Amino acid sequence: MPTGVSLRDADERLFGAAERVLLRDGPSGLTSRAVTDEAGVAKGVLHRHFADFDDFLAGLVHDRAARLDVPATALLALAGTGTVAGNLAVAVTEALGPVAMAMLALVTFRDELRHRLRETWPAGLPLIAEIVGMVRAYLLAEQELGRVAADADAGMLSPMLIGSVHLLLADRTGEPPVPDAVRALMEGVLASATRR
Amino acid sequence: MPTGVSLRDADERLFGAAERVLLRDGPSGLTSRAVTDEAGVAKGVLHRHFADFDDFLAGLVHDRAARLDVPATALLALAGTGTVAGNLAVAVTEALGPVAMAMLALVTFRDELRHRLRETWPAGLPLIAEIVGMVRAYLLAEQELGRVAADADAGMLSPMLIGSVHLLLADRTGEPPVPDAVRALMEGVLASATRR
Amino acid sequence: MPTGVSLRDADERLFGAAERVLLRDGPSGLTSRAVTDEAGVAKGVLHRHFADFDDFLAGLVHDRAARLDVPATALLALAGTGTVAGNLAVAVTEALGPVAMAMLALVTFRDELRHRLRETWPAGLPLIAEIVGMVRAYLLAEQELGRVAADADAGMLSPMLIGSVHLLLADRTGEPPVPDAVRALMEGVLASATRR
Amino acid sequence: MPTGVSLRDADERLFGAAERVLLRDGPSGLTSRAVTDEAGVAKGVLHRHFADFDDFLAGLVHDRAARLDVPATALLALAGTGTVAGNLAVAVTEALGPVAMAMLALVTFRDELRHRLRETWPAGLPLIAEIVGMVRAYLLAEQELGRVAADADAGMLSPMLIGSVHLLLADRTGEPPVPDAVRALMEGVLASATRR
DNA sequence: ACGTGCGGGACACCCCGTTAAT
DNA sequence: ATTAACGGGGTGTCCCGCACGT
Repeated sequence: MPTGVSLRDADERLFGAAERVLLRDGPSGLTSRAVTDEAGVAKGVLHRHFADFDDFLAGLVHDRAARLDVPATALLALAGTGTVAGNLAVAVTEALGPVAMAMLALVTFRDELRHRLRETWPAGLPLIAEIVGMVRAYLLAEQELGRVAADADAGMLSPMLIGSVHLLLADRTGEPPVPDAVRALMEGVLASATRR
Repeated sequence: MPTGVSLRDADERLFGAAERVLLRDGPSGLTSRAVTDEAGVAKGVLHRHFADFDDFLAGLVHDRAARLDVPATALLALAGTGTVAGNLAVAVTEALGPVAMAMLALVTFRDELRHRLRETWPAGLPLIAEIVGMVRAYLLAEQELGRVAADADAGMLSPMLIGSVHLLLADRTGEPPVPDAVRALMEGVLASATRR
Repeated sequence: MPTGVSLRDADERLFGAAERVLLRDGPSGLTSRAVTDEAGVAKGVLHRHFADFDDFLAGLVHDRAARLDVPATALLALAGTGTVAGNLAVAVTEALGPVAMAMLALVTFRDELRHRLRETWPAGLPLIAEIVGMVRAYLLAEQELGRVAADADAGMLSPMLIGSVHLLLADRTGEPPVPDAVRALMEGVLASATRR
Repeated sequence: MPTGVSLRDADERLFGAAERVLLRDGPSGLTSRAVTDEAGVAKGVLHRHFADFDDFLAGLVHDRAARLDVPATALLALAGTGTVAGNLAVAVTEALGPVAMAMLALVTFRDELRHRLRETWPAGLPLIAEIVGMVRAYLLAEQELGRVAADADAGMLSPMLIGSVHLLLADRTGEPPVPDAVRALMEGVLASATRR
């Protein structure tokens, strides 16, 4: 059965498997065995590509964070179209999907993982920092377009916005998420910011 | 040596021990063994007073949440004194202390615990809901006193405020918390809400 | 299923199980799991009573060696009865049974075990030293009775005798041992020693 | 690529590497990986030349045994020179060097290996049989020269002698071997055999 | 009712012998 | 011939829950 072929995309496969496990079993179900089993890969593969399990998790978070630039640029491209609240609601809901939420739970639960990420992370909570940045960039763009009040403080609005949505999503019970609630929240935040 | 003497305050002792463990070892260190060891109590004691470990954790969260009414009334009593942002900063920083943050990490990590709390909790995230309510009540009181803009939406401001602080505190690395940052955040939120 | 009762004879049960495993699967089959499974005992029991597996093995060898005093005194009691070669053949064959041989293989194979035993063992190979001592004591007793040549050097004959038998038994292939071969060897050795 | 590297050369390299590993790490350190790493060749090379690892080990023992004919003829050539005990001490000490002892530990520990060698080996323990034969031939030669008692039983003395030395060497703790002890043992055995 | 130790399972990490693809 | 994966196993550790004996 051994396939001597190098799994060039071993990282990708393992990351993908880990996300599926997170979706299916939640953060507490994400064990090294669950990952390799889900990936259909030998146990040793994970330890060949990563120093230990926490190292793998750190890589997973990094990978996920890096991939956030795609929705970030997509959101930026939407500046001027649709509605600000709507654009934000869709983008943030997607960025803070179940997988990302599970990863955040993982990071806040596993001290060792958090400390390891601390060493290589610029600042802020791993995934949250990226999403906050994404929102800030978008808000600034809309501000230039005049769709957000000129005196709104994007640097303050962004974490508030993400913090609110994060709490909203953390309250999920497995039921389908409610983008409408997110949109309403966005509108409320923006209303207070765009109020004359 | 078995004493046979009933630990009438077993719950209290276990809860206190659990909080000390959370402070010392973080959420991932909170195991049933750690709790009983810290409490200086036999392992079986926990199992005699609670159906299982998740049941104990649920009780712990409930206990902690119930005790939040003390700072809630204290905060309410401060209405009209000091500054709104200052009062909020102190109260929220204390309410979202390391122990509460660790409990939140626990709840978001342990699916079983979250589902169990779901059944007995009115609504929202266990501890967060109480804190949000506390803030809302205070904001309404200040609104009546005219120290918060009459058109501010306390129902929307409160979760935003707590969401922001939660993210800020979740980013901690063990260093002493920064109440100043919380106060600044409060001021920012309130400023946007009190703007004409 | 858990029986909270302390296994007072945990050591004995584990040692007995280890010997059965050695008989059935040979030295290479003696793993910690095999021992606990064979003993019908939880895995943790072994590690509760011994620091690690090598520590358990050292205890096993010690226990086995300590029990050799029974056949030693029994052999000594036979002095003057039967034939010298016959008495020796029976005693040595029994002392160097399959279990003892497997333990010797274990000791010579596992460097860590050998070094650990080295620290607590008076001198010589763990089990061999005891058996050699047993033979020497018996030969001296027979010498006093005049059934062994007065000028025979028991201190030299004993290791020679055990060395020969050890090699003979090490050559086993699983077939029933041949006490006759041992007896013949004994007679040869004694003949050379009792020759005038 | 036609490298011209002969198959037998690979065997030699692997065998040499295995012996170095045995010297350095003992019998328990002799794994297929350790061999190929030490030889500086790929893992697959071993399995290209041998059916499996036990097959390689069998080949190793065979190779080592076959090379024993050199010291055997050398010892035989010493008949009549020096002292009998001295000649034997040197030859046996060398033949039962650390590598040979480690191989014997390997054979007695690995049941599968022992059974495999059983099928292709004339009789007796793989290396021991050769060494015993070497001693016997030498003793017979000395007997013809009159330096060993005519009524000495070389067929019985040889295994006794090797058995004794084997035990003596098995007791090693890594310290430099003691040829003097071997020589004393030889003298003792021969004395008992040449006694009138 | 408490103190203690076991049951049983899981986990991380590691190593081994082996084989398929490059 | 080289490489890396593979499946299996082993060890030590933990954890939760439980049933004894005190």
